[in-house]
Order: sequence, then structure tokens, then C-alpha cells
Amino acid sequence: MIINSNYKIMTNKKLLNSKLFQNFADTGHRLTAPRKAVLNILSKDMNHPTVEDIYLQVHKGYPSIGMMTVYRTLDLLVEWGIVHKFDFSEGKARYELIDHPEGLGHHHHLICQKCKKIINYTDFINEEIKLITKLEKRLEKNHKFKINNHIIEFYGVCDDCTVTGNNKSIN
Amino acid sequence: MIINSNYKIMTNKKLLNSKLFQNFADTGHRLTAPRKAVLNILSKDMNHPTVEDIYLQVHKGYPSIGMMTVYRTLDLLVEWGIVHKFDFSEGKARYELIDHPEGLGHHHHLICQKCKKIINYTDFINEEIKLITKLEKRLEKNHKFKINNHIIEFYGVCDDCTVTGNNKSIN
DNA sequence: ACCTTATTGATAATGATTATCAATAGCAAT
DNA sequence: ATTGCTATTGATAATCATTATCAATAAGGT
Ligand SMILES: [Mn+2]
Ligand SMILES: [Mn+2]
Ligand SMILES: [Zn+2]
Ligand SMILES: [Zn+2]
Repeated sequence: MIINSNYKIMTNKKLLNSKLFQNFADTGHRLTAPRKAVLNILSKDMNHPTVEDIYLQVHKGYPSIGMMTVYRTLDLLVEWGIVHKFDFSEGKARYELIDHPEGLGHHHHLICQKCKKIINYTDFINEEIKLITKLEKRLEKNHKFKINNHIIEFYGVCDDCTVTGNNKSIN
Repeated sequence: MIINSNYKIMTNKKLLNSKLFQNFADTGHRLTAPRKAVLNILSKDMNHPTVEDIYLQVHKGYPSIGMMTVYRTLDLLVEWGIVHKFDFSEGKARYELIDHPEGLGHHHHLICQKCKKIINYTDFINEEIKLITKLEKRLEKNHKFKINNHIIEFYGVCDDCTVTGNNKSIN
């Protein structure tokens, strides 16, 4: 019975209690098992997974899921502003839960131009957010533009690639 | 003769004199007519053109150019840090000259989530750069990460889309 | 003008994302 | 718990930007 697969999927209590799931009821969308499963993986995987990454992980506990459903679920979550879609010119998109129910909240990124590694950092996040907030207010006014979200990314070369002259890309 | 097509392509004197072309000599790459043509278009088009946009414009003055050459030239320019490649999840990349020989220097972006419009802004660029520079120094130290470049983007809804409830996407 | 070899362009191949549509399963009402 | 309506799913085919190939061409040093 379906209870079975649900059981595995709903293990994460913090996720279960998070306001994330509220969106479904609010918007009249159905809270299905595949959607729970995708959200569950997103809440665990901090490594900016691709659609395939997510598909493979969901597939373990939910073998009948199709790749299409992962695509569609992610589209929905992005539309709701729950998930951020990244495009680092790798030919495929990457995804990340914006408000992690546990650990690592809002953060920015360092991106290695050689090995494509993506480093989450929060070193100076308060300082950054302070400026960003101030900027947003003024930009919204000057450009009559409603801001929902932002990205700050630094491109360069990571330590590994500098030291070893690494040239492999990570898939 | 080739002089003919060269003539049209090299019209832009500021571009011709800019240090951009120095890279070719320096790296042992050949300064070919197609490459000049692509650089010339990039120096004029501030609207974050796609490969096809650039191809079509170059094609006017240089009908024999192939799409592949545009791809390859852009790759090269990106590799040299002369051109920035954007990926706004439209299924195709967009490009922009980093140091415009004339007008609009370094800037950041507002991106409309509805119509996909990309707005260049420089309103508070000095203030932003001041923080960014400070951040870069400290991030480079903390993460042993050599920073070459950065992106700041704000996502939201533009005035047109707010007012008219616009829902068309621009290609 | 000649030679070497980087560059080009026509063409085919790849691979992520999107479109389709019949089968399935939330969930609200009974 | 059962029913009925309809959003959602998943298998499959289609799309389309980007890459791979390779023979023909042309930049630039001699
Ligand atoms: Mn991240
Ligand atoms: Mn721009
Ligand atoms: Zn690296
Ligand atoms: Zn808009």
C-alpha cells in the first residue's frame, strides 16, 4: 500500500512541520507522494543537485517515479519561490532549497571556473544582507521593480585547481 | 577581396584602438575577420544578445559566417575574461562585453521573472563595488579562492508586468 | 609568394528540456 | 469507506541549443 512509501518519505520531521507544505493547501495543489519525495531530497542535499541527481535519489525510495515528474515538481517549487534554479552554463540546471529547514540558511556562492565546483559561503552574510536590503529598497523605487530574490556569485579558481592545476570537471 | 568585408567590420575606431585586440597577439591566436565582426557587434549591442542574435547581426555584413564560428569565438572571449556568459534559464545563453569601450561600464542586473527582461543598472555601483572589493579580499583569504569576477542579480517583476499583468516572454 | 597550421563552415550527433495523452490517484463530498 | 471529479503522473516522442567532426580555407611568419 501507499502508506509504505509515504512512511519512508515523511521521515524528516522538521521538513514535515515546516511551512513548506502549506503552499500546497494554499494554492489548491495536491500534496502527492512524488512531490513529498522531491522536497525531502532537496531538504537533505546541499550540493546543488541537477534534475538527474534528484531523480536518482528519489528513485531509490520511490522506484516508479518518472523524470518528468521531477522536472514538473521543481518548476512548481521555483514558481513558488521555495527553490532556486541555478544555471552555471553546464548544459543542465541545478536546484537548491531557499530556506533550509535545518542548517545553512541564506547564503552566496563561489564558483570555480575550472572544476565547476560550487562553494556555499556565509562568512560575511550579515554584512552583505545589510547592503542588499538597502539597495533593494532604493532599486525598487528607482526602477519601479518589485524584488523577490537576489544572487551574489564570485567566479574564480578554487584552491584545488590552483594547487594541482586540476582540469577535471565534476559531474 | 577580403579588404572589403574588413572595411565594414573595422568601422568602430574606439573598438579598433581598444586593448581588446591585444589578446589575440598575446595568446598567439589569429585575428580573423569573423572574430573582428563578432567583437564589433558585441561592442554595439547592449541587450545581452544570444548566439543567434549575434549570428544574425554579423551575417548582415558577413554573409558567409557560420553559426559555429560565433559559438567558438564567444567561447574564446569568455575564456579570456573579455565577455561574460549569462544563463537566465531560457534554454539559451546570453553574452555581454565586460568592459565596453564606450558607455556603460561595469554594472549589475534586474531580471523580470515574468517577461524575462534584463535591466542594466548602475545606480549605486560605487557603493556596491566598495563592498564587493572588501568582500573579495576576505573571501579569497578565507577560502583560498582566487576571484576573477562577480555577479549581482536581483530577481522580481518589472513595472510593465506589474501594471499590465503582462505575461508574454520576449525572445 | 610559400608553408605551416589555426580557423572556418557544412553537416551530423548529442543531450537536456518540453509536449502529448491515456492511466492513475488526491481529496472533497457523500 | 466509497464515489466522482480532475489534477497529476509517467511512458514516449519531439524540440532545439550546443558539440563533435573533418575537409577546405586563410592568417601570419618566413
Ligand atoms: Mn548553495
Ligand atoms: Mn548587462
Ligand atoms: Zn576548482
Ligand atoms: Zn517584466
